[in-house]
Amino acid sequence: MTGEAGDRSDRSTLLHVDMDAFFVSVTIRDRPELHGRPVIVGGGARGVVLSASYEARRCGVRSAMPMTRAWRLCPTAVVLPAAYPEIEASSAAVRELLLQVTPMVEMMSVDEAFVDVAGALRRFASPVDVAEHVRARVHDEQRITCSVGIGPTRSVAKLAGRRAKPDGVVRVPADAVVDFLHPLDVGELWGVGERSRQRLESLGVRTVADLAHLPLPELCRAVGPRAGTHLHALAWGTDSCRVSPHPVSPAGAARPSERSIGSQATFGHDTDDTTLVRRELLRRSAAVARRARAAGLVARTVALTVRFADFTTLTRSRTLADPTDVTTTVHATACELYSALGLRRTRVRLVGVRLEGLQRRDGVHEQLVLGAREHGWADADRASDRAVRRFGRYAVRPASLLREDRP
DNA sequence: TCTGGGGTCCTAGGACCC
DNA sequence: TCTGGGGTCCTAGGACCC
Repeated sequence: MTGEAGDRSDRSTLLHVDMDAFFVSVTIRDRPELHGRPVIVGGGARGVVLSASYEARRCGVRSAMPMTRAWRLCPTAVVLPAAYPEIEASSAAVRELLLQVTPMVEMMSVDEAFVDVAGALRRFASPVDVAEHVRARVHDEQRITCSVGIGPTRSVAKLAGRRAKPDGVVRVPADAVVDFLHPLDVGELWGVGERSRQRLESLGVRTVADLAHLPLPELCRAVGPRAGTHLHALAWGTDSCRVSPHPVSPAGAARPSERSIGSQATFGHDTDDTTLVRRELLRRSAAVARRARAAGLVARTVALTVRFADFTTLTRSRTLADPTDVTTTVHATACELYSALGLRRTRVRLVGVRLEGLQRRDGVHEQLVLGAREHGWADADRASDRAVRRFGRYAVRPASLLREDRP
């Protein structure tokens, strides 16, 4: 499965580079006393596990697990908050390092990337050679480890990478793809979550081989034409092999995708206090509107998310006559959507605001962007943005948030 | 003290237009 | 004039990923 060097005719040139327990590794790399101990990054009384060291995983701790459960499974674990500045710096450095190998780098998140090295094989003996080069540099320069999966398609590379963890390399040559994929549980496929796994199991599909041999029409009837076609391709390892390098902004950061901007927060305690809810909606509205302005975007649609004490969640959205990036407009819309729910004494766990239908601000006429009454508020927003840039994010806050602690 | 916060994409129904 | 079909927009919900 791994490592034959020098085979340049093999189309298996796609690397999936994935940092090992990234949040934990970065957060504790300067704290040697914690090395080898079970460490969990995450927390908050109502939070979940963001990342667990391999020692903590041995107790059964997993990402996205409620902290209460993680604590029960691994009472000796050290729990730390995520060191976001260091995590982001490390992620950017890894990205730079990958770009020195080839421009064909697609960051999927802070801790993983696809890299097509077909064009780099003049300088490297093989894809595995590239992988070892990258791993050595990440280890030497970032003092953390990563694993690399190599395959002819994205999904195969990703699955190979899972086999490589931690701190290893696995390459699946193009002619070994079906033998590699077919014994796997369908739930291991990228895009098959718990619900789809259950649904497929009800069709008698448990392994990828079962899925591959299910007649396509039957599969499409069960999961829809789109998902069916996609799953069929995954099962035969014929999904996309294209890497889309993100355009790079002058600051060097990958430009984030620009489809929506959201902010949500869980209350420390479920609440039925409307004043508290509206105040939180203001905080979320201010956050998303500020991000939109910073990105030069305006939104046509404002969406509200409300999660209740029983964890049921609903969304409501409204498309505005004119796109906006004005905090008060976003907040007013969110509050109207909230009021329209007609809640009385219903305990709320979380609220969130999301901007959708984003467009570039400079592509929209000013009078379409701003109604006459919005101008004053827009000016206030711009003044507030300037103050925040100069004095930090707590420099300017709406009066109703002044004495408030975060939820 | 069960269950975060950032997203993307898909589906499905109804409105509305041609 | 009793009824089609395609396309787009809006809304709500859900699955999934990191």
